[in-house]
Amino acid sequence: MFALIDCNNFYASCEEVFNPSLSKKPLIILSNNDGCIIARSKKAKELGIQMGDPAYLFKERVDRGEIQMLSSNFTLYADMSQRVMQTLESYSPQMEIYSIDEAFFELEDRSADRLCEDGLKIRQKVKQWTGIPVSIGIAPTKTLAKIANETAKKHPEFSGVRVLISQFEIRKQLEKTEPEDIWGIGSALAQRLRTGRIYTACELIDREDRFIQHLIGISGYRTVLELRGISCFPFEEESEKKQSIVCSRSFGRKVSDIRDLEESVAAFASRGAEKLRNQKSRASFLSVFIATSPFVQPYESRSCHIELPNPTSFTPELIRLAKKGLRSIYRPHFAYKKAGVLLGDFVDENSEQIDYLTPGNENPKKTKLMQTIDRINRRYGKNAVQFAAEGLDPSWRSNRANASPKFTTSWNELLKIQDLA
DNA sequence: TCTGGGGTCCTAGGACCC
DNA sequence: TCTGGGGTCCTAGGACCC
Repeated sequence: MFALIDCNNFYASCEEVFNPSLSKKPLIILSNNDGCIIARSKKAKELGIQMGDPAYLFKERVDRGEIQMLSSNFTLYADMSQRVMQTLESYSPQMEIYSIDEAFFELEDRSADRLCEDGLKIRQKVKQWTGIPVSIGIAPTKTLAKIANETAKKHPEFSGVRVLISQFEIRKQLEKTEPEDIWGIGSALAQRLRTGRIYTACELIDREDRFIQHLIGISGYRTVLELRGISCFPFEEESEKKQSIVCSRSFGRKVSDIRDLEESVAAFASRGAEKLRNQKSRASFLSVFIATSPFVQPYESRSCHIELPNPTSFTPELIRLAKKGLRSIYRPHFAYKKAGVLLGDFVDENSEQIDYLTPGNENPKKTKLMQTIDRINRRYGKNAVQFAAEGLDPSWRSNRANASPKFTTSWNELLKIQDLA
């Protein structure tokens, strides 16, 4: 049995924990650069506001006070996520953290009533300890647990916990489930299914194996097996290391000057190197990309790929290569809107294969330097120490006009119960 | 004027091998 | 006129997820 615990309207809920008055009106949370909507409270969803809608469409209604709008505050969301996960861990350390707001449990096969009872207890505890409402779906496979969870969220009569075990109930539910609402079926595959005259999950599981595989590939076929109750996506407890790391941002304004772009890719390389060291990896390649706005013609987007003779996580080296790569793809007179750095092909810090012909990078002094910088920044906050190449107060930085305080991670931004001033 | 960021897996086609 | 069969590895692009 799998249980999927999923936070309701997670980012919006995080904001409401610290500012309950936000729950009175629809609330939307914006992406980086205040570009588009990435989270909505229940009331905002009821207005029909879609994930990914551009923010400017709602500016008037925000000005009129009908809708509340916040920039994203990922520092807060990440911390709240940790609290939720820790609470869940107190039930069972065997847990798969699937995303910032979701986790799977593996459960023993017990009666539906007992499973439901346990679910309600977990839900109650998370709410009490963190203030975050969650929904729980329990079923024989992950894909079915996802569907159970969705229905728990949608229909209040389940009180936030739905157990989907009996063949009869599963089938009844699948008759009401559209292909797009199945985990792993997106708009493209759903369209393909429609060409095969499949309009519900139930019609999908009743089709021939060969036909399904031909239509939507091996991944789609696995999803169908899961819907039939055959588990194909195993429980994955240990969080594995990332295989690639991307750091990229849209700029707050259009950028044409190569010096600004250099600062930005230096900053992204630096952030990437930090993440790399965090998971004790070194990168064997780095790519850099820059792009103009995809909504304005002509669209210009270029990237380059640089192999590293010796895998490294040493920031100055990665900055140097990022800037070198940038210069090879930069073309003047374009209004760039976005840049990024991708690191990949990782090797473990401790099992490095050294190039016979090139002198190694990782002398102990460099390693020590990076460790020290990381320690200072962990203790005194992001960018307490940084590289000059990243620019001090850069003008290309993303917009973030309406962010809530870092209530839980910064002494200067603690929640004020009453303003004594 | 204004439209995010960070990932994973699969597949088809090209290059190559015997 | 007639030009094999079977395989691996790599990569770019597509599709998906949150």
